[in-house]
Amino acid sequence: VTTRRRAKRTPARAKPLDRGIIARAALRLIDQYGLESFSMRKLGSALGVEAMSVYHHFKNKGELLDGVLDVLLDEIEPALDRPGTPLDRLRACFEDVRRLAVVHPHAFWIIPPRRFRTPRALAFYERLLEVFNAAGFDAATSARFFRLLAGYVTGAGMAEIGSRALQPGATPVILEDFSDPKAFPRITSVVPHLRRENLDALFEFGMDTIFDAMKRHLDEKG
Amino acid sequence: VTTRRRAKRTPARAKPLDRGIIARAALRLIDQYGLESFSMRKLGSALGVEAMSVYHHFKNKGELLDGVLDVLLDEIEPALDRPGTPLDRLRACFEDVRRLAVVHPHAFWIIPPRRFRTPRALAFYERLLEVFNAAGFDAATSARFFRLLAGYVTGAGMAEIGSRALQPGATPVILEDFSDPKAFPRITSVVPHLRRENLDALFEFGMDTIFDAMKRHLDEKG
DNA sequence: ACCTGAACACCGTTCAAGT
DNA sequence: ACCTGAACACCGTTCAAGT
Repeated sequence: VTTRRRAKRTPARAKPLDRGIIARAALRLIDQYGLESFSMRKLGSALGVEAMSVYHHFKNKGELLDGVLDVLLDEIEPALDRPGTPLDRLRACFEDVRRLAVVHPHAFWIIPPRRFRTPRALAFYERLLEVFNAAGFDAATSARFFRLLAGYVTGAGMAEIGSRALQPGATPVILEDFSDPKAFPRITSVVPHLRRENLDALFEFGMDTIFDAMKRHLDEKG
Repeated sequence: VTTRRRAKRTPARAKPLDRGIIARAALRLIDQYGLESFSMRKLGSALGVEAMSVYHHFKNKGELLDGVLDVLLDEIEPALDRPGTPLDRLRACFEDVRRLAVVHPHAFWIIPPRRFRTPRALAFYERLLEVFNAAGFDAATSARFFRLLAGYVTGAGMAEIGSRALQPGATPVILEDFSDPKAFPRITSVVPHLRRENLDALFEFGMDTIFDAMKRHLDEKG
């Protein structure tokens, strides 16, 4: 009788690997154990394969992470096809980016450092800019609101991951429970507003601000 | 006669190490070679010291990076003391955060993943929130505009680092020089607006949008 | 108190070899 | 074409030892 370990590995490799299988397995590992502790060697062993087999499908770890990013894009692109005005669909899509930060808090960190340069990412980018165009924005204005929105949702997404994190025991200060009205009165008064139950409203406030400006821009020029 | 290498190391250790010396040396290394290739061992050898001596001053690599973050905060806090209205000073400070992305493109990546929890970082945070208060924002509104601004400057800062980067030769697509009007007409028309010479205007557009909203909020309630 | 040096348990990636 | 296994050049961190 084979060991439990062996039993877990063998059936997985009835079919040969491909990029999709590998990228989805990588995302699963990152979701479970974090980006920090993710390694090509652990990925190999999760796939029931020698670590270095992955290199037959991805040139290196960077390209593999681009592959994981492609998987994440599959989760946000459908928002662009939801019913509503172009502006509604843009908002839905950027809200889905933020939802990624909630659902995949570890994998979300892959997004900012990687340029969008896979075919999949270019296709998504093109689709998104089509909706900007359909809303009535010219190229220059699309670029500006795109960077404002993308900057906000990625930056705020990362901050929100911090606000939601179960802090490891050793952390000296858990900011969300911070209270020191003598030495830090302002921090003490602001910190309750950064607690978990207020994070939705906090995020939507920024979105309201940006989308109001977008609407105003379209009204003024229309 | 000692070797050049030895000559470089020895005089540096006339004085003993301290956290400031170590953190500034770390920032120098990160600026020069990148965050990816920065290691405790290289830091030790740059300091002319056995790698593990650093652990006498910082508990681990994470705490050392918090120390580097403290050094970066010294570069942006003075903006809060510049002349002008509280709103002017807030804008100056957040513009300095973005300037950090231009001046320290490698070290900038330290900022988003690390919580602000050193004494230095708490002091900065308190100072910043004082200026929000001086401008007339209550705690809830300070929290909201703070996250909008901080999200935007960090997110857009990271994107801008990408836009400015000298892409390594092997990169298949340099987005800023992208041109494929047949397959990707929208990307092709937007990409010129993301080029280096337009990055200042691009960033300021977002700042204008957010600070207009802040001003309007103060006017409406005042 | 401050630094050393060996050791432990890992990394990503290359390469020659196997099927 | 697809995978293996050894090897190379690294990591962060622990720990006993030195001064």
